[in-house]
Amino acid sequence: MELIINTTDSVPVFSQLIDQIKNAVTNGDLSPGDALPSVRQLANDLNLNHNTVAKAYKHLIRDSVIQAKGYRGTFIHIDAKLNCNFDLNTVVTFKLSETIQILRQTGATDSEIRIAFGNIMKIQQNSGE
Amino acid sequence: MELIINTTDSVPVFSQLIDQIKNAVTNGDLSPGDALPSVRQLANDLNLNHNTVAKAYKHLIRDSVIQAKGYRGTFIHIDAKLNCNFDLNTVVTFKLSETIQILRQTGATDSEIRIAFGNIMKIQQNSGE
DNA sequence: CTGCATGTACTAATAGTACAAGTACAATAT
DNA sequence: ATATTGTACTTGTACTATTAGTACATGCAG
Repeated sequence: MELIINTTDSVPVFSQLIDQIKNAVTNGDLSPGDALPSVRQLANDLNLNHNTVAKAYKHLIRDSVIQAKGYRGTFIHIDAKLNCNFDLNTVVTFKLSETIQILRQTGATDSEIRIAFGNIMKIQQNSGE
Repeated sequence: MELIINTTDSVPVFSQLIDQIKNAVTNGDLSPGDALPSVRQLANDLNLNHNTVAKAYKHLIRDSVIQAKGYRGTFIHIDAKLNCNFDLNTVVTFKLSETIQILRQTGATDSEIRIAFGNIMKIQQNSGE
């Protein structure tokens, strides 16, 4: 498995990790049960902070793409391929694009949309993260 | 026309101006052709910076609610009432809330939603702003 | 028990962004 | 000339997200 990280990209590093690991799973480069490098190992290999890797892992765990087994390490989830199938990121982008386009057509300015979005995300916060 | 600005509110001042001017148009307090105070005049009356007022005017011009006639001043647009759907803000908030709720239900984290939103707004930018 | 590796939680530094303010400018009427 | 219109450019501040540094709980190996 080859991970390529571009720290100058506007896409956050932890997101790049998520995307590439998901890709590796769908491509078959990573199979259920396979062990992943530890957060520190991978961080060391890629010259990143281990918390950045941990953040990516955390998200993948939430999506049931990988599974943390405490001191034993982290492994590809049994249903990884299934849970990777629909790329959440793509869905989110698509759905949001759709809505934003409609809002613009009704005459809303970007500023208005941004403000409304910010308020919504601030007021009704999701637990966890 | 009575404008009330609350600088401690989380809603930006220029947005409050936009909302209230649109409100005045839909209520009939301001009619097409009516002259608006100059950016400096209004800023002085409300103890604001003239650029803050200018920003609000800029948005309203973009929405064809008002019309800048250069040195002659700024006036209510002929189709102001039509272009000034006061419910716009409510619609925007409602539509966005709806979409965000769906995305959360599919398992997307706030972080993912924020990133996707930011990218969309950055990439497919509206003119002006 | 000691030492080491695992994931995780908490805090600090940095970068990016939005709002607002200060200044300066082009255009035009008086 | 002077004043007034809207506008452009730059700066300071506050807020947020990302990333990094440190410390901790758990459990294996010797």
